[in-house]
Amino acid sequence: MSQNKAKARITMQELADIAGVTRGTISRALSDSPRVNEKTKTRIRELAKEYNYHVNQRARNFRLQKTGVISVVFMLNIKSEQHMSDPFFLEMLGGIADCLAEHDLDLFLSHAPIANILELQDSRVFQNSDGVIFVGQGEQHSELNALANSDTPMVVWGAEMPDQSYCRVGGDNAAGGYIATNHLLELGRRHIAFFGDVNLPEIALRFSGYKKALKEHGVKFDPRLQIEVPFEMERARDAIEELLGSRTKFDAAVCSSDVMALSAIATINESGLRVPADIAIVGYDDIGLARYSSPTLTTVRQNIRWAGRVLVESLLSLLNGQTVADTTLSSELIVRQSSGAVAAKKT
Amino acid sequence: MSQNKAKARITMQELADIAGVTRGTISRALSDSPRVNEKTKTRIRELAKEYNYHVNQRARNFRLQKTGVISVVFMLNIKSEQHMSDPFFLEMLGGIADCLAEHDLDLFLSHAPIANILELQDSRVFQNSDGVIFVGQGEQHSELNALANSDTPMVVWGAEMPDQSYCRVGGDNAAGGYIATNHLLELGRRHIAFFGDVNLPEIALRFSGYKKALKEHGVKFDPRLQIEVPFEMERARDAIEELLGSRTKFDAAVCSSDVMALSAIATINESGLRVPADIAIVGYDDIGLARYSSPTLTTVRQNIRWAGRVLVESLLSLLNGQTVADTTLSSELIVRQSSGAVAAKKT
DNA sequence: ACTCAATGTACAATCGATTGTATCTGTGAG
DNA sequence: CTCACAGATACAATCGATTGTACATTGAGT
Repeated sequence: MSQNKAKARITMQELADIAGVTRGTISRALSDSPRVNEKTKTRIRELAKEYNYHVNQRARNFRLQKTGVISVVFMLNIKSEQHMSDPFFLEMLGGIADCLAEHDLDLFLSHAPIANILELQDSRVFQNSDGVIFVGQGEQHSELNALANSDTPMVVWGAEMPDQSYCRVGGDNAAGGYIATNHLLELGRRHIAFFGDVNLPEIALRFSGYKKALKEHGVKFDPRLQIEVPFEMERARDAIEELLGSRTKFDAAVCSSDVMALSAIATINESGLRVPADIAIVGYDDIGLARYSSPTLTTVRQNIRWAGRVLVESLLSLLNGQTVADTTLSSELIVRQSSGAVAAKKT
Repeated sequence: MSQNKAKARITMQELADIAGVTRGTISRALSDSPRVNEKTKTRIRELAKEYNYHVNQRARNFRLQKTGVISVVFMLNIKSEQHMSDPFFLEMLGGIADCLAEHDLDLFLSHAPIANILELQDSRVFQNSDGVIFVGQGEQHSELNALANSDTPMVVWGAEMPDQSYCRVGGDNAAGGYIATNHLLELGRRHIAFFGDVNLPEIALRFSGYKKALKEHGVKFDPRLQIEVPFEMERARDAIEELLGSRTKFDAAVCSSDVMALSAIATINESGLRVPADIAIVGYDDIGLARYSSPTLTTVRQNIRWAGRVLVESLLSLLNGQTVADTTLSSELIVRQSSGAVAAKKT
């Protein structure tokens, strides 16, 4: 490995002195401006390599008033105990990161003060990036609306809201809730629970789809079967155990996430009941694990990775000053073992 | 919501003009310097709020030559098809993010050009942050060594290497491989496969522990049982299916990750064999899902979240100019159903 | 009243790059 | 030989904050 002449970082001025030109020429040479002679460019590029010169990004960002960074904020719901390590978020993050990489943008992941996202305005989330992607709305729809009026472009993954002034990308939650429930009804289940926090906009829409399906099948909605199950596995388990221990009987459940569904399956198994024989389960999202769990998970697919791409592309359009319409991605039911529709292979 | 006087962002100079003082005083007042009168401070803070003034972070970072940001690079192994969405990475990320948040630092997640991490020197990973955390070494140990000599502090999660010049934090891989194998041997298994890519430093150490355990029990190592299983679920499945279809029989497997183990269980189940009756499985990491899968997963626990904290704390010490010793976290076997040691509750 | 501290503010250099404008150099035409 | 012109490079303002140093104000002590 060849030793670099200068180990310490040198400045553009120093390189200019070495090359016998001015900073301006160095800057233009390195950014391949047509105003610099081709020979000069090559010479400067070689000198830069030789002296181990790198453009100081901090100075550059400052000068250009931009960063090349996109912030991502996961609106983890505190009450629902949602974690960053939720596979849904992670897959979304993967889609976002991949797409950003293609556009040569970097990703800034914030430890958001979820309590009040307006505080983000002072933080690096807004100041250190060219745009912000919010994943989820939490219960801060109006705050998001307020932020949308700041000068940093943003897009939001979530549910369609009546008075929303930000650009939204999301799944078709009402349809998702409907097809999940409908599937269970068609399998003959009649006591179908709904697991999730209906205070969250997306879940509320799915819940409406759930009720619509029940109604169409002439099944009366039983409020005791709507349980505010947290997203976090351990806590979900507690909530489900409580339901299992109660006198309320059910033969199926529509869950708000696949993780919740997996937790439900484990809890139900431990209680001595069987999935799907005694209780059929439908998840939501179709995370990677859904098809590898035992039993495999029937679920409402959201193409999460693609959603990440759509979020990024929408944001980039906004950055270019274009107006961007909302996007609703279609929902699709993936039928696997946990809902009892497919015979288990082993038996 | 009160309307702010100025919607557009104002500069410190402008606020200074409004307040009738100079930039310097504003700067000191907002950073709570003792050199500014308490009354002046309050007055300035109120004016700042009134006129919606926020310190320009870009300018600040530029001036202070620092960022308040830590970069995290996941050394996803391409050959092994490891993804960012691997729960191991995600839990690690969670630990890191939490700990950084406590220190009021932000997190920069890079789409690393894994091909050659030396290129990172030019990128925002090194230039836009005060320090870098590498998770994993891939096969670029020597490049990491080279990077360690740059002026940006860094720490690495991974295996202990002979000539390593960077600060390392990692699990006790040799011990982990040993206890996993030992456990299976004590359960009477004799044809124990090892799933993983031994070109990766950490896996190589576990493999050595595996062989040590075999030796101690007088079991001869069968090279056909060491399979280079990728980390990615789908690909892992292919590799395991191939083994199952071959003439090589085995009654247990030590896996390089829990995801790999879950994939193995699913694949084995589908082939008509049973876990753990026919083939016992031990995972690695103890990710959250390990205890919720069916069957629950016996695994070698690495306290991943804590590891994230240790990485951060080590890096912060380096940032303070201290010298930091390597850390090796202990490994512990968590015995659950998949290895056959615990009777399944349902039977 | 006068000096001396102590306290509070103003001044101005500085960080490292980008970019519009001015200047220089060299060539070909008249 | 001069002039026009184009191409290449130099000059210098600029982005927005931080901070060492110099100056001004105030009050206490004598």
